[in-house]
Amino acid sequence: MEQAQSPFRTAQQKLDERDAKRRALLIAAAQMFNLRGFHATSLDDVAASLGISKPTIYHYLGNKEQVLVECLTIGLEQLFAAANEANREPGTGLERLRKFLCRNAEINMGVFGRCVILSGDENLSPEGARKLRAMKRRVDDAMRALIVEGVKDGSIAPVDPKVAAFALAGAVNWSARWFRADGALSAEEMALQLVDFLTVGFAPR
Amino acid sequence: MEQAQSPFRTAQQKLDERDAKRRALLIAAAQMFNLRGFHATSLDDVAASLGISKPTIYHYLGNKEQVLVECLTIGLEQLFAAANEANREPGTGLERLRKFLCRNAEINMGVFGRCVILSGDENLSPEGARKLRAMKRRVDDAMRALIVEGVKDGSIAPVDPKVAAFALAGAVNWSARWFRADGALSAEEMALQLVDFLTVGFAPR
DNA sequence: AATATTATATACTGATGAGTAGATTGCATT
DNA sequence: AATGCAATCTACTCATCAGTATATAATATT
Repeated sequence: MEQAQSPFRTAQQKLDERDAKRRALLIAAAQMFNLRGFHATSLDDVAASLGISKPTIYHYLGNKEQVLVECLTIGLEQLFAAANEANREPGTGLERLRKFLCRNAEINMGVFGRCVILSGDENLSPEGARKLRAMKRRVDDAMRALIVEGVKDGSIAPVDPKVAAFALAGAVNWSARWFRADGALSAEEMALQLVDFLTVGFAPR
Repeated sequence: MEQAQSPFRTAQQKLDERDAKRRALLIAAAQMFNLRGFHATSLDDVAASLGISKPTIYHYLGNKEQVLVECLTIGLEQLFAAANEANREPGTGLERLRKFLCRNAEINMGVFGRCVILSGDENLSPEGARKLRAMKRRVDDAMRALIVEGVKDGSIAPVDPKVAAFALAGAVNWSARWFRADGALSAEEMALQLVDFLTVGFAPR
């Protein structure tokens, strides 16, 4: 193990490093936003939690709103990915909807997912809010589409897709509020239990 | 209709008037908190929306946190009332749970109910947050108790009360985010649809 | 070697907004 | 009539915090 690693980084390494720093910043910010709320979190505090100073944040990100927008975008992209995954999967509408709901719930228990749920658009500028709403809309549309599909192929009961989507979204989104990573069940286990319950409801069969 | 009403108010009338003003203040504040978030709402703005000045708010309420606390307390008391009502009602656990969920959803579409849902405890001082959590806990306990009862009397399927309560609470709470009073359905109609869906789930029977 | 770029810091500016001091008016009580 | 209290205002103070100006050191480029 002589000469384990050169101390001189290549250009690629430096890009990667920059990206890692950016990402660490976003994670720290999202965690604090989730804990205290956007307006109650100062960038000074975020910087301090990483042992750096505020201007360094501005070196990596444009302004406070952009910090939030990036966090939300990451979370929403995870949700898009979940929707695509569910759509590529074989199986009935029911099976794919369940898959999507599960992933959705899991994501909402993570840092960026929680940020998407906990931060309404009231923290954004009009343009930011518009873009955010459009992205959320896409996720909602994906959910409704899966429901419609399932109703068509008979694997899902004939429900109103709009009402069903609101109810299901609420159930999986709410986990952003109560789920604790240090609890008895992991995020995946919890998500599955939630979806199992939602699938059959609480009336006995 | 000579001498329709004396312009001199009685002591009682004055107390009532004071209370009405206090209440109008809380409604205006809650609406603004719901729209923009607690930290993004200044008391100057709340006052302006009523055509008064900020010190007048301080004449009726102690400070900004107390304004929020009062709004939350009103919302939570509505929820307690709903729980008591459901408990006094005759019928199976299923029927009473459904009743409670319905009222709960309706409340969450109103001003103070929305305030309870939209404002996490991150806006409160440690003591305020503790009291608020205790009250929320009582509502949650009431829901779980109803579920347990229903499972016992066989009117509800053998579900995990904790998971079920989280899922159901999420579904009815989420309406605070999406429900628009100017939509096609009224709050009561919407609530019933939501609860009907949750009762049977989306898997076909 | 000289110059540019990147990453970081300290120390400021300017706005916003919670909360207060003190004045004013009008009604109520003695 | 005199005094006190309720309701309201204008005009402040003080703290916080987003965002910036500017300095410095290290690394990269020519």
